[in-house]
Amino acid sequence: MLIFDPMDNCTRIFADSRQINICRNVVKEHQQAFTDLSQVVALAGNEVRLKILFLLTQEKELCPCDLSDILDMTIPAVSQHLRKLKDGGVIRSRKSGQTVFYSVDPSQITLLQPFFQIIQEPLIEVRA
Amino acid sequence: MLIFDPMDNCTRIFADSRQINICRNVVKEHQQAFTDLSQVVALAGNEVRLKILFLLTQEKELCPCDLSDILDMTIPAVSQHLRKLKDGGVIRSRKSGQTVFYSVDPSQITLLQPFFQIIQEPLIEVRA
DNA sequence: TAAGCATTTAAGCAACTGCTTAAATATATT
DNA sequence: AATATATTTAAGCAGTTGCTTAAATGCTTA
Repeated sequence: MLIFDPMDNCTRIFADSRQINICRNVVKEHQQAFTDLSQVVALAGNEVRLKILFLLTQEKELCPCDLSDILDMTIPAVSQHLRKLKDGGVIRSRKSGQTVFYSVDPSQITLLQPFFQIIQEPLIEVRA
Repeated sequence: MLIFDPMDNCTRIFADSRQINICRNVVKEHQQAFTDLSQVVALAGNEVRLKILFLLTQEKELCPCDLSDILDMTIPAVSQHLRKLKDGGVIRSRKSGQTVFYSVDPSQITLLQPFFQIIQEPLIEVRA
């Protein structure tokens, strides 16, 4: 009787077990970078948050209320996105009176720039 | 009696309603680009898929079985990620016998490159 | 054509996401 | 102090995600 074992590797011809091992090591070596980066990229992968990051880049800083107006969303909804971005280290905040101004954390601009170049261009094909 | 209306805009001093309107228009103008881009970025925002994209970039092409070995995951789990990436137009596939080779769609390399530069660098701070 | 291998598909599910509404907090104004 | 304003927090929830396991598909070779 054959028991299902999904971790059984296939016995393909092309497999280069030495190269496979090199890859395993590279992935292991950069494990933390993959975790950190995917977390930031996942934050930017939400349409609302991508817009927020774009707007903060363009306008230097904005408050939750501005963003609520621009994006036509409730303030709590915006605020929760801002919190995630802040927790992820993608944006900063500055308080002035009862207004809180958010801006992109300078250390993240390099990562985000390529996205906004794509946005700004006259719609080059994003999907092949 | 005051009814809760979260869409009520605040009456802040700093608000520049002209500038707010410009922003609204920019967002509306690029709406499709935001939708398309966020979809692709969301795909890359999953740690497993980010690794897959990285590996495909490095190795030119890999089959689900290779990736299963490298990432130490079941083949169905890998296959489901590959399908999402394929559906999103981020990767391509080529069939050779019973083996399917996946590779990054050339049109997406520009977008992905900045990620992998970060991965490859000796861990510059991803989060501030 | 039967058996084996690589891959895909599908059902089931626990965990996560992002919204809504309501209430709380913090600052400003009267 | 009382009221108003800007923001945050929290509970509740519908929808989505990503895994597991099992079964199906598709190609290859005996």
